[in-house]
Amino acid sequence: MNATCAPEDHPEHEHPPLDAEHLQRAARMGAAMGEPGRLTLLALLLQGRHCVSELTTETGESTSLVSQRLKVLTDAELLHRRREGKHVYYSLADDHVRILVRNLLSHAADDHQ
Amino acid sequence: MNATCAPEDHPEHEHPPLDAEHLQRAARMGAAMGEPGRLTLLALLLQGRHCVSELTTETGESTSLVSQRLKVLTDAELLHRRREGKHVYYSLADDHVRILVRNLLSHAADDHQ
DNA sequence: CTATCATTCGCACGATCGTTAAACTGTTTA
DNA sequence: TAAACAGTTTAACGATCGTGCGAATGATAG
Repeated sequence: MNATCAPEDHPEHEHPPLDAEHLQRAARMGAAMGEPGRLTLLALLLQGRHCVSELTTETGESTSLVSQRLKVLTDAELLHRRREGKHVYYSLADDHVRILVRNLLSHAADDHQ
Repeated sequence: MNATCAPEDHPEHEHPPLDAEHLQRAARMGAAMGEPGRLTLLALLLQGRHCVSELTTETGESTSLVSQRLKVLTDAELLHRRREGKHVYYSLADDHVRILVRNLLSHAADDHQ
């Protein structure tokens, strides 16, 4: 009758965050990273800040599209934005994000057997 | 006239993977993590393997929905699937994924200054 | 065959992507 | 200062994709 599957697998490991708000934020970050176009921008920004026009020429995409993608990434709190004269420079928000992006890309590069 | 923005920002840092295939795979992983429902499952699996019915009762969602989400996560190579009698047990694919999920959740928990 | 656990299918709804064009912001020139 | 311009952002639209629900289908044990 009782259908519990693995009774010994129920420690109260209160890891970090199972509350809705943090989950929402984490999901937003994941979703932002979850598109090749945006991930390409993140990969480029891994090697330092870039302005929109730079990213435009490096990716071959239209300025509008690049800007839109940067907005999604910024709203997800992955990027930092700074205006400097005519240009707007974007860079990864912090080291935590750097690690996150690096891990995602490097894991995908593995053949993970 | 010439509108190059930051001429000194062009080192050939060939980090890891900017080729389309890896990018695609990384993006798929990101997208899979990019939804609260699926991220909840990943968080639960962070503390050990679970079968579908366990996850169903723990999340309060329908079996169908949980199974669908698990499929997305498995297709993204984030989960490992193992049948054991009537039950199907899911667990995080490897330590790399564990780190990835942990980082994503913990970064979202930070107030990121 | 029946009961249980899990996956898949078809459909409706909403979200997201990329294009085009218009609007906006700050810089330069006169 | 105003006008012209380069760089960036936003709005609107069609097309595509993803989500979640319920019903039908698979798989496994007794």
